[in-house]
Amino acid sequence: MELVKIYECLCDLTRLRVLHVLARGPLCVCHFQAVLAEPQVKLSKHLAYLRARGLVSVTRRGNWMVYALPSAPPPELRANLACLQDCAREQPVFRRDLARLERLAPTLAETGPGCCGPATRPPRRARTAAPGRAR
Amino acid sequence: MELVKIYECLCDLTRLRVLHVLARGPLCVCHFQAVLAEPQVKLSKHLAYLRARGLVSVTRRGNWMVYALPSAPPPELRANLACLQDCAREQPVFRRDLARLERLAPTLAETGPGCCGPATRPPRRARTAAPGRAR
DNA sequence: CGACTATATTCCTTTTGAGGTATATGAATC
DNA sequence: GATTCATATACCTCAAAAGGAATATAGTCG
Repeated sequence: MELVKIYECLCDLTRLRVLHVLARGPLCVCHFQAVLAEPQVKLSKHLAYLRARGLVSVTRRGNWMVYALPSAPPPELRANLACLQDCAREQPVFRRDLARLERLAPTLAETGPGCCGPATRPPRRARTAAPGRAR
Repeated sequence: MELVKIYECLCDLTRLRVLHVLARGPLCVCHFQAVLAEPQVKLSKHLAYLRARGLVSVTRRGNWMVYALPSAPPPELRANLACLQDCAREQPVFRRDLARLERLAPTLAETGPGCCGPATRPPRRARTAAPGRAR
């Protein structure tokens, strides 16, 4: 893996945060939304970016896409991810993410990384008029 | 120092090579030209970039600008520079740079990092004697 | 002072990426 | 088969940055 490609992935804060929490275990996009408090599009795009460069892997699980760090990362990646963990330890942004991840932990343990438990799902009110219909 | 800023500096190969050789000791721009085999403008601009972000420091020495790693880098920077050294060990580009640096070593030892010894200088026809003395 | 040297800066073009809005896709469920 | 949910993609705009050519600047030497 090219060293520069790795650093290109690391030079965006959102991606750093993604990789940082992924070290704790696989996550799906809706969990990323909860943990990082960022909009879905933004996360999807950054995850696609990381995926295209081989920094994360994906597996579909029903409706959910579960992202994870590669099972056997090349040494340069391993080294840099370790370094990131080390550097992030002190910084508030990353600590906040971890805190929100912890708060999610029970749900995660219960349902696995591939889905959002019913608790996290919106109320689902009876509906008729749906705005933003496609085509 | 902001983590992302560091990675932004690392995500260009030329800058990586600059930082990598700087770990061996301070260098002036003309030595960078010799070691990295890149045009002056390119190096000057990347050095300015690194300087603006505090990854390198400069001191003028006569006509020469001597660049060096900061004397007391913050922990995040220290960690990442170490990581870079580690990762670069295997890669041909970086090894080549080091080889050219070694070849420059005698000159460096003789004249200090602040000037290009007579050996590296163009022939300088007919002129009066011994040019390029730094102070 | 004037020539020269080492390095910096400006201007230009091209590429890349970030973020947002709107829309598409694929699986599940009724 | 139509809805709904989770996620992805397309399109757009804006900013940054890379590389090259030309030129500027700041020292030094004679």
